[in-house]
Amino acid sequence: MKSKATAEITRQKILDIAAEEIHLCGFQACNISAIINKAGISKGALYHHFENKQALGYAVVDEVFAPKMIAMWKPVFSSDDPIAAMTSLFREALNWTDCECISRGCPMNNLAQEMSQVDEGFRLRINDAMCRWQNGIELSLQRGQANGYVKPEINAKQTAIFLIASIEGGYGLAKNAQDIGILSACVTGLIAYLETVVGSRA
Amino acid sequence: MKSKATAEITRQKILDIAAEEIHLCGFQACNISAIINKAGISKGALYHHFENKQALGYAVVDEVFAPKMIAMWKPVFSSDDPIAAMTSLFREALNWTDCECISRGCPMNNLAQEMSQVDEGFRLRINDAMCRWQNGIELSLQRGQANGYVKPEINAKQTAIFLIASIEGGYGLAKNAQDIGILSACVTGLIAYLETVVGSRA
DNA sequence: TTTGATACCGACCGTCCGGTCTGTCATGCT
DNA sequence: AGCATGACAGACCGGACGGTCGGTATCAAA
Repeated sequence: MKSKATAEITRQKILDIAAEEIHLCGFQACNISAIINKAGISKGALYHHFENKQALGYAVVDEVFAPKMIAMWKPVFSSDDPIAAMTSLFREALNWTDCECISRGCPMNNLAQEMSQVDEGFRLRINDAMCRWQNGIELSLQRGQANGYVKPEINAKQTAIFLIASIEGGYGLAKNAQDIGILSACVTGLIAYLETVVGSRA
Repeated sequence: MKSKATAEITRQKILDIAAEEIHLCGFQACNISAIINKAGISKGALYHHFENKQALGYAVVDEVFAPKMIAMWKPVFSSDDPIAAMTSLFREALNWTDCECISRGCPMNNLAQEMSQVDEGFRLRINDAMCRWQNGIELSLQRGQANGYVKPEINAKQTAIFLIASIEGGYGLAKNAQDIGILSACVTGLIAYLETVVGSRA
């Protein structure tokens, strides 16, 4: 149980459990003991792989939350018609009743709101991921403009920002209200907005 | 310094400073010592007026954050043309460079994202305030529909929810990015959206 | 096989911070 | 005046929790 490969497995397990716990109750409220208990490892193991709680948090953002977010949006980033892709992504999200994002909010946004004023490192890392997300949408919209699926006169960057804000805001509201209906209303608004930016080809 | 009137002043001072600290670094990260130091009072005074930190937090939501939010939206709630009122409110907000809401986010939303999963009491109180806000917008939109300033076919409740989500999302993004440009982009999107729901009379 | 390093264990530590508790003094009612 | 009560003051407490540290077991190279 002490080879390099198993060490990596241990690290991943810590990362996964920590991500879960952070998503569940936030970074400050989650405690190391809970993580090691759930992961079935010792405190020594955790502190062997991560310098401290902060470093673990940073790693969760970089290696779990950010990749997961990007992966979720892959269909949009690789689509010719970003509006159609986003629409179906939003509709799909409503059916994920089991998805933790609905009851617990978006992990990235949760962390952003909790930590950005307290810890600059978190802010920077989250912002980095958000920028990549925003950039992905922006590029998709521009591609859509080039091939006629998106209205040419809109500002892709501004639109991308507005979309992200509405999405994150919707998740946050729904989480606080514990009401999927809130998310549903946001999706409706989002789709209505998207319809105002469709191009001539669609 | 021990009369009933001065006691109320002390209580208010604690409430104000606590609100500031909570807005600055969140509920969990803010500490009692900092509050009593900034307020220039003793720990005994604080715990004389509030049972514990949690009760203080609840009071801040109920007596500081919620009223401030409602007050800010008064112009919209009392206007015949809610869309025009909201548009000018949003535009106005961009000029409040000094407003803490830009660099520190919306206090209510910050707390919601930080605490709603950790403390049900916070969730309930914040949700209550949010519902009142949402209701105010909803009623304003309906009034607007009645007098022709708002498109009759829209769903007022759904629209109100979407607007709030976009606003809160925008503040959150801007705070995390530390970039007023983000807020500006959201306002642009918000106004564009509002233009799609104007009625025939406007 | 020896040796060094890596992976991991878990008891223990130290600090921070929310909360308590005793004491004090002004106030206002009787 | 006397006294009860409210409004504070601030030293002290206790527990939770992040972090440490000496030890052990396994693996890999020499």
